Amino acid sequence: MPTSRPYHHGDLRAALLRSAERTLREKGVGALSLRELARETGVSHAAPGRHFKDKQALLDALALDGYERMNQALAAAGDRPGLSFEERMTALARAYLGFAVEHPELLELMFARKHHPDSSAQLAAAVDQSFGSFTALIADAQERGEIVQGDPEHITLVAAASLHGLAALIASCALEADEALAGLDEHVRLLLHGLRPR
Amino acid sequence: MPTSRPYHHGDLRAALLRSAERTLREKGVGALSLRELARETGVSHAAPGRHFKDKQALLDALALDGYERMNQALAAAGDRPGLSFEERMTALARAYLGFAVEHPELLELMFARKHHPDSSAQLAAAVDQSFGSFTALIADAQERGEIVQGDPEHITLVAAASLHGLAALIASCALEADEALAGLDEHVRLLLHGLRPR
DNA sequence: CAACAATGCTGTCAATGACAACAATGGTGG
DNA sequence: CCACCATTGTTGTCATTGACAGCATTGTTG
Repeated sequence: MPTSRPYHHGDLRAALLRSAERTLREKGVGALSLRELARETGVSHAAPGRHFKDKQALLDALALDGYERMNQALAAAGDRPGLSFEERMTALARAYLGFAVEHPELLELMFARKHHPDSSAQLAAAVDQSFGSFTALIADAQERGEIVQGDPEHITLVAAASLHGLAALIASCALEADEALAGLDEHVRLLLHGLRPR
Repeated sequence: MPTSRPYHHGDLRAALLRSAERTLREKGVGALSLRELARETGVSHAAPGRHFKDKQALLDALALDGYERMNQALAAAGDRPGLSFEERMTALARAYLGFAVEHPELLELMFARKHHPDSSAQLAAAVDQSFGSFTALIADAQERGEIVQGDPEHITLVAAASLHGLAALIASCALEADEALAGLDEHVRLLLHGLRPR
């Protein structure tokens, strides 16, 4: 009987992650249940336990996956040596906020403060890599004399926190995505030139 | 028997909120259970349902309470007409980040994107009030010519998003609280003067 | 003082996460 | 080729939880 599913799924872990991200996107993290996930994937209620020790382990895996995709987008957006600092920063900002707009629930998971001790190391590394995209740009711009001198880490924090704040506001529905994207160029310009009158 | 609790608690709602915020602070939102809450407060497992239609309703009430306290702190910090813009903004930033450092889990609840339709109006108003503290400062500084002209809402967004980003990073353990607080003055200065070399 | 609304209680239900014990599968060394 | 064994699914079970229904108690108001 070829119609019957084989005992071994083949790549259950990936299938679970795919299904989980789908429900995360469509119904939010609150609607994520391991058992429901198993049902959708056509396996028994305990099968997910073989691949994710915990529900939290699944959420951590989702978050890590999100970071990997986001970091890829950030790296691609930041790697434009020919452009000016303002242009590159705007591109980076657009990439980050674009991700936030498309995956707000996932972003919320990535921000979440509760991780398994196991995953937290990997997640911390992923966060560092995200910051790295910004730090690289900042350091490069400092070498070119395009921006102020000083501890690159600290300057990165100013730029990254500003964008992170916008992303968080979007993710928490406190800010319209269109509005944020429309004002992005001006936002970066204000960051660069400061609030002081000129 | 005067030792027996009276049938009516007196102010169960407030007691539940107090207890809930305690466990929120100590064990995180994941450990919040209506039944456990009822046990701690010494009432039956269904009693909380009289005051909070839902678990989400309780969380919304917690968030709203958080906003009220935070907005009070923000309003107090921003109301210093004698100081310069930089000083006032720094005071406001210190108040906001101080709240974030002391109540990271509560802040996470306040940011959360899932609210009951009922509460969401109140919460939106609370968010508006938070923004209001910043907008008032920005508009005032514009009148005094201390900062650049332009749409006050948009300029507020730059300043507020920057601090919100720091708060979110602290709440998600991606940034050490000490580090953020130590660099706050410099952070505000960079916002004011921009990243451009000078 | 007699309705009556507000508030609390007991009982119950389905859903869930977690775990234990068991079964099928597939690879590997003898 | 096959016996072992780790991997991966399965069934069964349990305590906890959120939600609801129905009843009890209290205090208020006409």
